[in-house]
This record gives sequence, structure tokens and C-alpha cells, in this order.
Amino acid sequence: MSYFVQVTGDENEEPIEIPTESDGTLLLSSVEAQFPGATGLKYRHPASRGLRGVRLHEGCLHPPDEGWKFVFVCSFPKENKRKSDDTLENSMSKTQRMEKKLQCSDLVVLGLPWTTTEKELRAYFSTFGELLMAQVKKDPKTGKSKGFGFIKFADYETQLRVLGQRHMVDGRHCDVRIPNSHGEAGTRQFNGKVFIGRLTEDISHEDLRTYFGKYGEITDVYIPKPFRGFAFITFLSPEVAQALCDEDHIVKGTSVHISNATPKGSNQQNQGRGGPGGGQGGPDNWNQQGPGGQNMNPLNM
DNA sequence: GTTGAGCGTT
Repeated sequence: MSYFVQVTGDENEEPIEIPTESDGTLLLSSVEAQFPGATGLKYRHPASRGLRGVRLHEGCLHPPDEGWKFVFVCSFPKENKRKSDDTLENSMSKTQRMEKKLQCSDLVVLGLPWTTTEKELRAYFSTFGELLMAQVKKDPKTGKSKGFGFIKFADYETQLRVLGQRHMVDGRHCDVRIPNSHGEAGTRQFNGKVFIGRLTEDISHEDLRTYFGKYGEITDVYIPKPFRGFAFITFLSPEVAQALCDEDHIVKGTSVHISNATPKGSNQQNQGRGGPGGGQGGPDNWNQQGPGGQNMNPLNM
């Protein structure tokens, strides 16, 4: 005789009744059929008021001593590892990525007065809409402005409005354009490694892990020492890395650019190795070791 | 101490 167990994906949702097996156990696969991704069940025990897990053995969920008379809630992986606003932000960026056209990009602001500060830049462009980032590019030695900067808006509509007109900042006409660097570079991705460009020195390993950990498990973060303005992040999932490629992300107020960890100017390191057809310096060759155990691939892929 | 088309420390 089979019994129906009330199972819900969330404590506030209406339960679905799922049939047990003839031996009184509930198959995890039956639960998964209704709640894809579920890894187990839990329930709130009336006496202890605490959440209790249901015993799971070889795909069979075993009833508590009281039987299947509670409402059981599905457990999902990583459920407690993530704050709710994190998951929100996560799914947000996922849907935004599907509509890349509607996503704001960094904008370059040309023709700024030499004296305009980041604060003034922000003050001016904030009048159009929420600003996520504002930077004035300066000479690192003198600290003087180079006369241009970068901004990023939260809303695409705002971006369109700002792009469609000329601007007056501190008494000087300025142009706002889509940066040249925004082109679609190599979309190929061979593993989970991405290049993080335009990094600033105040961004640490931990900052990168914290920020990019939202998108997937990170297996490595590499920041060259001495500082060189870039880093590499390796994700467990190549798909995650792929999805992030060619995007701009704001980490600690700096817009960093993510791109494929493939060297830009396919360097000639593999020449003379006698690959058929002149060895096109592809990923297959990159793991070959040079003399002295040196990795021939400059990017350590 | 300057400048005025451009593009962000691979």
C-alpha cells in the first residue's frame, strides 16, 4: 500500500503529494521528478522546533519515527551558503546575460577638463540616472588627469540617453562613446581560465574570490607580483568562464574587464617545433614544456 | 607650470 507524502520546495509553497514505495520509503527520484535538483528532505519537528533531515540511503528516503505525517521541505545544494540577495543578484545577472544587448557597457568620456575630478564626473552623470562607476584616468606618476574617463550606468535607457547627446562638464564640451576596446574578441574558451584586465592594486585575491565566487566555484586566482594590472581567475566550470568573457565588472569601484585567457598576439613560441602545417600555436601545444621545465605557454594554461 | 584627438598598466 502506498502512502502520499506532502513535499514542498519551500516552506511557504503548497505541498505536492508524492507516493511512497510499498516498503514505506520514498524514492529521492520521485521527489526529484517534482523538484529538480533536490538532494534530500527535511522537516520541522514539532517538539524541538528545529529542522530535521530525513535519512537517505541508496536513493531511498526513510520516514521519521513519527511516519510521513509532516510537510517535508526539499533540500537543495548550497542553499545555506548563499545569502538571499546574492542569489537574486546571481539570477539577475544570468537573465541580463541572455539579453546582452540590453546590458550597460562602460562608456568612455572624452574631452574632460584637466581639472575635473572623479567626484565631479560622478556628480554630473548621476543627474541622468544611477551611476555604477565613474573614473577619471590619471597619470600614475603626476596624478594629473589625462582628460578622459569612464562611466557605467545601471539602466540601459539611461545609457542610450547619455550616448545620444553632447555634454558640458565643468564648462567644456565632452563626448560619451562606447569604448573601442569593447569589440567581441576571441570567444573561444578552452578551459575555465579568464583574464581579468584593468585590475588595480587595491584589489586582492580575496576581493576577486568574493566577487567572482558568485558565478561559480573558483579553483585558482593568480595575481602577478609585482603588480602588473591584471590577474587570472580559473573557474571549475568552463561554461561559467565562457559566460563571463567580454564582460565588464565593477570590483571595489574599478571596472575590470574579463576576457579569454588566450594570448592576444599569438606569439611565435611554438615555431620550429615541427607541428604539421606549421603548428598554429593552439591550446594543444600549450602544455609542452620548454628546456629547463619552463612552461612554453606565457599564460601558464 | 604646457596639451585637446583620443580609449582603460596583458
